[in-house]
Amino acid sequence: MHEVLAAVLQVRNQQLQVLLWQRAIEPDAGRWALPGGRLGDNEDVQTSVLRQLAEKVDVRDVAHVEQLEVFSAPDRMPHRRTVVTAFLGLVPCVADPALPDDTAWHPVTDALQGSPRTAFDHGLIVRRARDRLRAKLSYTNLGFALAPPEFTVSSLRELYAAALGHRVSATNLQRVLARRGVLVPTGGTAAPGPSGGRPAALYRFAERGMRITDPFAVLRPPEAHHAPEGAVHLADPRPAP
Amino acid sequence: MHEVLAAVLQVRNQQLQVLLWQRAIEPDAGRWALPGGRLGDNEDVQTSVLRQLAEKVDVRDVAHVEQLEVFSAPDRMPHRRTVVTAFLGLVPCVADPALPDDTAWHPVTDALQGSPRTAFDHGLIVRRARDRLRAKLSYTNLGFALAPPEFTVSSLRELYAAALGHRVSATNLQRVLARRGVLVPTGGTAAPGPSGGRPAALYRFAERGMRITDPFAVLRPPEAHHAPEGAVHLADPRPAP
DNA sequence: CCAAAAGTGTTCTGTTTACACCCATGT
DNA sequence: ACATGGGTGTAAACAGAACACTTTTGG
Repeated sequence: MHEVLAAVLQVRNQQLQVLLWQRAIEPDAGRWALPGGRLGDNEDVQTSVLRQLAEKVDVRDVAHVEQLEVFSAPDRMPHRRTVVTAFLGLVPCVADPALPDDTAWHPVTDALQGSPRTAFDHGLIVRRARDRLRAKLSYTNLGFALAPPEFTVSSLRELYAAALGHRVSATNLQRVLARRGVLVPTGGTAAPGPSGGRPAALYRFAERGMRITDPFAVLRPPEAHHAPEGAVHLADPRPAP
Repeated sequence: MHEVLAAVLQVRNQQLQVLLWQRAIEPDAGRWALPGGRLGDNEDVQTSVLRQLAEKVDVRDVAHVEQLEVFSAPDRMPHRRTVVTAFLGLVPCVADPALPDDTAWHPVTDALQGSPRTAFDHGLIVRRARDRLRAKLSYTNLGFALAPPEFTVSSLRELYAAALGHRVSATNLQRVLARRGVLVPTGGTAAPGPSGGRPAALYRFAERGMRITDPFAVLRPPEAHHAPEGAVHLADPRPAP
């Protein structure tokens, strides 16, 4: 039996959250599980997981999907041998899709500490998804999948801080992403808050698809210092990290 | 039907080579395929691929194995729907396991250009394996899986050059790996060649398991400059970023 | 003494962080 | 004016590439 499932992550309310649904039947009734289901006969795993997510989240809201890892321990589900291909899915913070009654967003840190008890090995999968996102935020343009179409640097800073779990300097975030050609100013500005302050410039991500922006520092080909952005494949679709 | 297979890579004769076996029966008879087979009922995918490799390569020779990706296009094999979990396997250059008659090493560059025609989607899998190896050589200690227990810096330079596909400076390779604590001098020296030259110092890798040695440069937590080696999870077992 | 190979010292450059300072707006 | 945020300038720290130079061997 082959299944697919996804850890769908979104930054909401300054926290990185994951989409879970509460199981109604045994095994693991009452526990919270990642959305997914059986692989169909005429679809590959990525098509399948997007189809299944359409039942929980509007597929158009999912800005990025990538394979995480196969989980296949013979006893990972008690009733039946099930091999699952796990995916990472990312939803921009502005999307707020309607959800079924048994489905809700939960802070990732809570889920990892057992606050909503997770089913089977889904806690481990959530951890892998979070770690992958954190790594890729550092060396790809993956932020585009968390951010709205237009944003200020300070709002982007909050997204990165929530996903990474530590403070991020707006000054340096702007410079790094700008020099890499990831961020493009739209020319517009955001109105200041009620307490005043200079209006913030609006930016957008230069590309929609994932791209590696920070070619690994060492062991480059000689005399390739000014080479065009390296297109190193790492984990998958593009991939990973 | 779930299968596992592995792109087993080794540097032999200054070239990165991959282990392939020639199919005797249809479909794709005569073409060269990656070793693997059916997932058993009581094993996970990694256990399974190591078991299957034992038929082709002595398992003790495989120094590192990690999950690459699931390939699941419905038509990837013509006769039967098959989902496969692909692995990357690495064998130290000193190992020379006995092989069955239908099995042989082939240069990766040749296989990617169709010199030995590859079966199904195995050419793509070989490319993904090579790309993963190249990326990880730059930011992990993965060289340990290609190198012998003891080696000189110039022989290590040749391994890296073969795997990366470009020249590598022995001077800088030594410095980078030494500063990261990856390389440890054994105290011994290698005898010079017939044409003389200063005897080379012998080194070994400090650790057997894979470790990330080059935490991604940007978006680190503030004031973490001298932090201990980052333990960022990227792709898999560790894996992967 | 010379050639060959290994190893070290030094400089240069690019990247990132840290921090000071200037800018634009509301009250 | 002044407080509040936004944005820029600049210096310091670090890592890697390139290259010259020294060391140690065999002929």
